[in-house]
Amino acid sequence: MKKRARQDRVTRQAQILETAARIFCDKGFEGASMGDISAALGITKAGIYHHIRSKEDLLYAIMSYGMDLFERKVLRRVMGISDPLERLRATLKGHILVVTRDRPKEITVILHESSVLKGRYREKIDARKRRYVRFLERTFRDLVRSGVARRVDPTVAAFAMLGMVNWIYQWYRPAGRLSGAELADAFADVFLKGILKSPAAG
Amino acid sequence: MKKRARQDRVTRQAQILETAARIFCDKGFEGASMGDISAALGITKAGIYHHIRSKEDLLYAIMSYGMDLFERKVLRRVMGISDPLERLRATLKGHILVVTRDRPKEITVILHESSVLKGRYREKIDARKRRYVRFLERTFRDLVRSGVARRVDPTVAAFAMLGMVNWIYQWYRPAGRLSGAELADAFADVFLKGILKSPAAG
DNA sequence: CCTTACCTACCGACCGGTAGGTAGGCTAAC
DNA sequence: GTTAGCCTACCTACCGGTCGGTAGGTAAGG
Repeated sequence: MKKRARQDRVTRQAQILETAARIFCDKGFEGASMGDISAALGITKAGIYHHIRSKEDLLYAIMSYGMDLFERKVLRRVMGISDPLERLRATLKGHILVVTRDRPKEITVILHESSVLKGRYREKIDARKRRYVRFLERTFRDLVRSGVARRVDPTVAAFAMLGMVNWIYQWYRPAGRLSGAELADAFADVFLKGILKSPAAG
Repeated sequence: MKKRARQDRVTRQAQILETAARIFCDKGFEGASMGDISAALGITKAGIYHHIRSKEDLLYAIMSYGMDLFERKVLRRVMGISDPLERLRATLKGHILVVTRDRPKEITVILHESSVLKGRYREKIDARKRRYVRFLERTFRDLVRSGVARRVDPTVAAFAMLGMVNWIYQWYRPAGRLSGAELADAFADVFLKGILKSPAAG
C-alpha cells in the first residue's frame, strides 16, 4: 500500500479543498455529505478527518482560500492604480474574468453558501468581503469627486456592480455565445455608459 | 381538540407554503428538515404529509407560488406597456419593489434553491424564468431599434439587470439607509444612464 | 357515518464524527 | 547498512442522532 511522503501534505490538503469545493458547488454544503467528498478522493470518510477537524472547518478553509485567490488575482493587482476610472475598469474586468475563465469553485461556494457559516468564521469572511465593498465605494467616490462620474451613490453603485458580477455564476456557461473577455467588455460598457443613448432622459 | 373545517383547506395549504418558505429561506432547503417546518406550524411531521406529497413537492409548490406572485405583481402589469422605455422602467422598479418591500420568501427560495429541483419540476420553473428573460431581451431590442438605447446586446443587458436585481436579497435590509423605492430609483438611474458623466469615454 | 385533519409510533437509510488498529516510509542510533 | 521505533496516512467498525417518509389509529365536524 502506497503512503504519501511528508512533503505531499500541503498538496494533499489542496486536493481535499479542491475536491470538497467541487462537491459543495454541485450539491450545496448541506446537500453534500462527507462520504461524497471522501469517495471522490478515493479514501474513506474517516480518512478525511485525519486532515480536517469538521465539515464546517472544511467550508471555512474553502472560502478562505477563495478569498485569497480573489485578493491575489484581482484586488491586489488593481488597488495600486491611481486613476479611479482605470482602477474601476481593471477591477470590473478582472473580477469578471476570474469568475468566467478560471471559474474557481471556491468563489462559487463563497457566493452561494455564505449564510451557512456561523460565528467567528462567518465574521472573518464577511470582514474580507466588506473590505472589497469599501474599496469599490472609495473608487466610486473618487470618480464622482474627480468629475468623471455622475453624482451616483457610491454604495448603490458598488452593490449594483457586485450584483451584476456575482450573479454571473448562476447563468454563465463557457460553452455559450460569449467568452469571458467579451462578457467583461460588454458588462463594463453597460455599467459605465448605461443603457440609454441620451443622458437627458430622466 | 379543534379540527379545521373543509373550507379552510386552501388557507391551510397557504399557511404551510408560507411557513415552509420562511424556513427554507432561513436554513436552506437541505438544511431545513420537515420536522422544523411541522414544529413551526404546531403540528407533527406526519401531519404535514396529509397536505403534501414530499419535501420536493413542497419546494416546487413554493417556487410555483413565487412565480405566480412575481408574474401577477410585476410581469402582467408591465407587459402591456407599449413604450419600451416606460416598460423597462416599470419592470425594473416593480421587480425591485417586490423584493425590497414585499420581500416574499418564496422569491428568495426561487433565487437561492433553483438548482435543488430536478426533472420536470426544474424544467417548469426554468421555463417560466426564461419567459421573463426573453421579455427583457425583447424590451432591450425594442429600445435599441427605436433609437432610445445604445447598441447594447439585449442578452447582456438582460443579465446585467437581472444580476443587479436578483442579488439584492443577499445584502438589502429594510432597516438600512435606503427604502425600497429609493433603491429602485437609484438602480434605475445607474442602469439606464451608467456611471460616467461623459458618453465619450471608451 | 363518512371525510378531514390530524396523531402516535415507527421504519430503514444516512448523517457527522470517532475509537482504535495498521501498513509503510522516515530517521537516527549503532 | 541494518534495524528499532516513531510518524503519517490511512483503514474498519461503529456511535448516537436525525433524516424523509409511512402505517394505522382517532376525534371532531358535516
